[in-house]
Amino acid sequence: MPLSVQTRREKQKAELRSELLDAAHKLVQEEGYEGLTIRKLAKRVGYAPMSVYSYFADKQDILFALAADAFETLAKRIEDHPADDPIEALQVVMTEYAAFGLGNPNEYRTVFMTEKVKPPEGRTFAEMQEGNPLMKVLINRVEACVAAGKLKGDPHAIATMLWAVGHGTISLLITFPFYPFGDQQAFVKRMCDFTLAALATQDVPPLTETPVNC
Amino acid sequence: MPLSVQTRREKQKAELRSELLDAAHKLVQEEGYEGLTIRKLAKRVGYAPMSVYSYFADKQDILFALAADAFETLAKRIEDHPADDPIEALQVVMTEYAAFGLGNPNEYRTVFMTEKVKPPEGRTFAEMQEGNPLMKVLINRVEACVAAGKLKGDPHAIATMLWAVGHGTISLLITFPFYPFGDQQAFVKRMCDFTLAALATQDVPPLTETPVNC
DNA sequence: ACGCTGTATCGTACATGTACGAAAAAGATT
DNA sequence: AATCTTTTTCGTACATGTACGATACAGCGT
Repeated sequence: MPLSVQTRREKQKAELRSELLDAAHKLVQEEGYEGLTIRKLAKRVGYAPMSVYSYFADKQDILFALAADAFETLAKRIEDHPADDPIEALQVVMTEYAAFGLGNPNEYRTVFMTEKVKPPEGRTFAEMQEGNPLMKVLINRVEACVAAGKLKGDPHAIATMLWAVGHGTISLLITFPFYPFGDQQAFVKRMCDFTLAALATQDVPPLTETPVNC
Repeated sequence: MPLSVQTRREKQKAELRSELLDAAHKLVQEEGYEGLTIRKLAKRVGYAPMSVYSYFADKQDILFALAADAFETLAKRIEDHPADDPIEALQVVMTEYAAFGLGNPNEYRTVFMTEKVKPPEGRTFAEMQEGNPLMKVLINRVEACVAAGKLKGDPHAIATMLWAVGHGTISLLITFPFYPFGDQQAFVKRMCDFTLAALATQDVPPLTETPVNC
C-alpha cells in the first residue's frame, strides 16, 4: 500500500520533530538543562527560532518530550528487572523510581513538579496511564501482589497511595537536599518498607468516585 | 538608648523592603501570580526596576517572602486550633496543611516545589526549622504524641515521614488535578489515617546520620 | 501552465528577568 | 566645610520565550 500524500507529510513532520528532539537532547547533554534555548535549538537544526513552534507548542512541550523519553527508558529498565516475589517486584519499582528521580532531577521536575495546563481531552485516567508507562508497570505489579494475596484491596487505590508516598519522598529529597534526611538511599528504603508493611495489614477500599474537582 | 545610625539605616531598609512586599502582595491579589513583574512592582513604589534588587536577590526571593508570610499565618491558625487528643492534634496539622496547599497552590509551589539554590550557611537543620514554622509545630505535636505514648520512636524521624507523605499527597493533587484521586478531601484523609495508623504500630528509629549528600 | 488554497516558515517586535557599571546620595574623616 | 569612601539608586543592555502577521511554498483543480 503506497503512502498517501497526507501520510507522507505527516511522516516528514514527525521526522523533523524527532530531529529537533535529538538536537535538544544533545544540547542538554552538552550545556545542561539551562543551555537549551529555542534560539540555540533552532540554529542547531538550521531553522528560524519561530519555526520550532510548528512542532512544539512551547518550550515546556520540548522538555516534556525529552523527559518522557527518559521515563520510558526507566519503565523498560524496571520491566526487565528480575523479581521472584511480587512484593519484591514492587520494591524494585519504588527503588528504581527513586534512583531515577535522584539521578535525573530535571526530568523528574518537568514531569511531576511543573505547572500543568493540559486539560485532557479524552478519558483522563486512561491518558494518565498511556502518558506514563510507569503507572502501568506499577499497577501491574500491584495487581500481581493482590493476586498473590500479599496485598488486599483495590489495585488502583493501592498504586495511587504508593505513588503519593514515593513522590513525596523523592520530591522532598530533590527540593531539600540539605535537610537532614540522613542517607538518601536509607530514607527511600525506609519509606518504601514502611508503606508496604502498612499496606500488608490493611484492606484498601477503592477511591471515591466523586468527579474530579478543578 | 538611642538608635545607632547603623540601626536606623537598617530599619529604613527593612521598611522599604516591607513596602515592596506589600506592593507585591497587592499586585498578586489584583492581577494574579503572573501579574507580578519586577517592572510593575518598581513602578508601584516609584522606584526604578533595578532598585528592587537592593532589597531582594531576585524575583524568587520576593515570591518566597510572600509565601513565607502565608505559611506563617497557616502555622498560627494551626496552633490556635483546639485539640484534646495528641493524635487529633496531629491530624489537624495534616488537614490544615493540605487545605492550605490546595487553596494556595502558588505559595505551596514556590516554597516546596521550586529549585533551591540556597546553600544554608549555618546549621542546616536549625535553619530548616526557623525557616518553616510549620515544621516546628509538627515536631512539637509529634513529641506530644510520643510523650503520651500514642507514637513510638524518634520525633524528628516521625515528623519527616509525615512530611513526606503529606507533601506527596498534596503536591500530586496540585500537579495532577485531573488524575482520578476521587474526592480530594477524602484522599487526603485516607493518606493521613493510613500513615498515622501505620505509625501507631511501629517504633520509628532515628534517621541515619550520614552527612548530607548533595 | 496557471492561479488558488492551506500550511510551513520565519522576520519583527515585545515583555521579562537581570548583569553591569555609572551616577548620585549618604556617611565618615580630616 | 571639604574631601574621601561606601552604599543606594538606576540607565542601559542583553538573552530569552513567544505573539503576530507576512511570506514562501506545496499540492490541488482548471
